[in-house]
Amino acid sequence: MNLGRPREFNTEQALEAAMQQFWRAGYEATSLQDLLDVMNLSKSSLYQTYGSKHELFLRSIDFYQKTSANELQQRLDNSLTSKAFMNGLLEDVISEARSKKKKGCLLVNTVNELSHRDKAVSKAVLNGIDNVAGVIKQAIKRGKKESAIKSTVSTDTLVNYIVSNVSGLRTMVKSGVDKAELTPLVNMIMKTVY
Amino acid sequence: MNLGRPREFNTEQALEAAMQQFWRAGYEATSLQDLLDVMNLSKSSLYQTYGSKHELFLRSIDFYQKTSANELQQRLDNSLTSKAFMNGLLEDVISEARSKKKKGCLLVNTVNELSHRDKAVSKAVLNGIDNVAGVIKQAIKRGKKESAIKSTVSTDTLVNYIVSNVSGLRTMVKSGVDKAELTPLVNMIMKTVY
DNA sequence: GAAAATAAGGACCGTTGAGTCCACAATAGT
DNA sequence: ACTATTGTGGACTCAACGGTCCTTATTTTC
Repeated sequence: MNLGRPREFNTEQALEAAMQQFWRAGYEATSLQDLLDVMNLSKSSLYQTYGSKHELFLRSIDFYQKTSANELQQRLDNSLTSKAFMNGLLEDVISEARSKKKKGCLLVNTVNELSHRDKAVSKAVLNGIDNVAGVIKQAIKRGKKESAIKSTVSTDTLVNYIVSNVSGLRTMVKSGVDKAELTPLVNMIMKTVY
Repeated sequence: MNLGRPREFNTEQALEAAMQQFWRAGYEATSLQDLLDVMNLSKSSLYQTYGSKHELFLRSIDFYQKTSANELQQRLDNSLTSKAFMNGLLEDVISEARSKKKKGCLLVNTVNELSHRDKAVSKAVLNGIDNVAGVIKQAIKRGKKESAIKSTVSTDTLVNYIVSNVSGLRTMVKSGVDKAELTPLVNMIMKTVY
C-alpha cells in the first residue's frame, strides 16, 4: 500500500496553520492565497488534500474545537478547585485585552460571521460549543460537589451563564475595552456563582 | 441655490435600507449589487452620494447606533421601573431566538467581523457602544435611586455586566440556542442585579 | 526498469468584486 | 431659451477571487 510520491508536508501542521489564519482573519477575509502562504503548499496540494476552501474551514473549526476542549479539560483536571479553574478561565479571556492581536474565539467569531447562512458551518460550530460547554458543565458539577457553588440555580443554567459571559467578555475585549475595566466584572461574575 | 436636477431618492431612506442589508449580511458578504438592489438606486448615485462602500458602511453604523440609542432611551423613559426596563431589554434579546432571521446587533456583529482590522470602523462601533451603554447606565443609576438594585457593585461594573450578557445572549441566540433554554438564564441575570 | 499511483507547480478560466467614466436627463438661475 | 449645475444609467476597467487542469516529478509495486 501507500503507493506513489509521498506528501512533502504534514497535513496536521498545515491544517493548524490554516486554522490560525481563519482565526486571525475570519473566513471571507482569508483568501486562498493567504492560505497557501501560511500553509506553505501549492494550490493543487490544497485542493487534493482538503477539497475546497469551505471544507478546509470546516476541518479548521473541528481542529480548533478539539484542541480547545482538550486544553480546557486538562486545565480542569489540573485545577485544585472548580472555583480556581473558573477564575483562571475568565482571567485568561480578559488577559487577551493586553495582547496586540485580539483573535477572540474562533467559534464565537464564526457564529457572528456566517453561522446564519451556512448550515454545515453552523453545525460544526454548535458541536464545538457543545464540547466546550461539556467541560464547563463538569466544572460546575464539581463545584457543587465541593459545595463551593452557593448559587441554587440549575447546573445547565449556570453553564449557559458562563458561556454567555465568556462570549460577552470576548466581544468586549475585541472591541477594545481594557483589562483594568474588565477585572471588577470578572470578580462580579465569580461572586454570582461561587 | 440648490441648482441642478433634484435627487430622485430619499437619502435617509436609502441609508436605512443599506443599514438593514449590512445588518442582515455583514460587510464583506454584502456586495455593491446587493446595496444597489435594496437601496434602489444606480451605481453613480451611490458613489456620488455616499463616496464608497466603506463610507456607506460607516454611515450605516452611525444610523443604527443613533436609532438604537434613541429607541432604548425612549423605552427607559416610558418604563415604570428600572427593573422593568432591564427585564424587557433582556427578554427582547432572547425573543429573537423565535424569529427566523437572527440578525443580532449590528455593533456586536461588526466588532466580530472587522473591528480588529479597520480603524475607522472600530472607532464608529466603540462610539455606538458607548452611546448604548450610556442609556444602560442611566437605567442602573435609576435602579439604585429606586433602591431596586440590591447589588453593591459599582454602577460602571454593572453596566459592563449588562453589556457583557446582552452581547453573550445575542451570540447564543445567533448560534441557535432556543428561547426556552435562555429564559432561566435571563432570570438569573436579573436576580444577580435586582 | 516499466507501470501504476500520487504529489506538486503553475498556467489558465470564468466570475465577481469595487470603483470609474461618459453620455444623457432634468432642474435652477439669468 | 440658454447655460450652468447636478443627477442618473449603464458600459467599462481591472484586479482578485475560488477553482480546474495539464504537465512534470517522485515514489512504490511488480
